[in-house]
Amino acid sequence: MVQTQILSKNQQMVFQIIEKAKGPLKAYSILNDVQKKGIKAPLQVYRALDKLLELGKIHKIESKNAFVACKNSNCEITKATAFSICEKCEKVTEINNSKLSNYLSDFQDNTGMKYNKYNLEFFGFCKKCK
Amino acid sequence: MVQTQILSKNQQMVFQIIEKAKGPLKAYSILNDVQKKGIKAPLQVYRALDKLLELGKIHKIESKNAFVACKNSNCEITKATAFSICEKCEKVTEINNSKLSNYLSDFQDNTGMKYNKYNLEFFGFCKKCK
DNA sequence: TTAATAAATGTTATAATATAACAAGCCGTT
DNA sequence: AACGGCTTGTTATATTATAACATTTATTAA
Ligand SMILES: [Zn+2]
Ligand SMILES: [Zn+2]
Ligand SMILES: [Zn+2]
Ligand SMILES: [Zn+2]
Repeated sequence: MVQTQILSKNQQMVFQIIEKAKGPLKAYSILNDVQKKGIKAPLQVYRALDKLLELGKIHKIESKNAFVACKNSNCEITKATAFSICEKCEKVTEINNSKLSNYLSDFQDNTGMKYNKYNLEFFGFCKKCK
Repeated sequence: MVQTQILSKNQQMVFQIIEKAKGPLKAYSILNDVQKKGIKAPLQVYRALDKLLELGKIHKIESKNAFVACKNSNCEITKATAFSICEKCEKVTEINNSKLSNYLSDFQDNTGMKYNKYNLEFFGFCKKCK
């Protein structure tokens, strides 16, 4: 059977909110939004978030415990992510730079470890804030 | 006056525990340890952690909400950190690779943003686990 | 079609992580 | 002694995330 990979009802609700947002959203702020539409409990939000992360539709900004929609159709399955984060206005942008991603995906250190995933967060001031 | 930059009592207690640990420690596990030695409340641990982070004596592994001692005397003030994390045994190693750190410190994207800090976390399987 | 299986939902309770607010102590400087 | 800055102590609370269990809905396969 053809896998249409349609999101479930809750997954869709949560995704749409994240997608429309101007910046990263926290789980409980998402919860607050979707409570108008039927979802009652944190767990329902977290389950949707987990699934969306797994699908690579969203990413978690670890330093903020917040979630953004993937703006980068080719970073499947959330294996290689890089973000730029303004420390003043909190603006977050997903970096799409093939040189950087190639460099990091090919990175090898001397510990004999084989990497299959990375997450990079840059901090600074955006054009407006500097 | 000459700033000897000696750690305070609580800061020292917390730092010693993190330094001796084999892996990253969570705040409440640190609390559990130091409760034998007088510290009673989470806040006392978090305050020490904040200070140690600020001094660059420890780093936070954001994906784990856990703390490790800096193994890298030259990464002052926690401005540029990179870690390798084993997804099986949870071993965490601070990466000390000047090519990588130069590459990242010099990185510029097309958004006009000037970066002054980054954190990179690599995931994979260590030598023992792969 | 129907039974089996897997995925998603609903619900209540609770765990784990982190900060607010306020009072008091210590220590070097003036 | 008095001031200022930093550190500590304490209680309460906010924020983030998961456990456990029951039920429902969707997919697969006989
Ligand atoms: Zn992405
Ligand atoms: Zn900004
Ligand atoms: Zn370091
Ligand atoms: Zn390992």
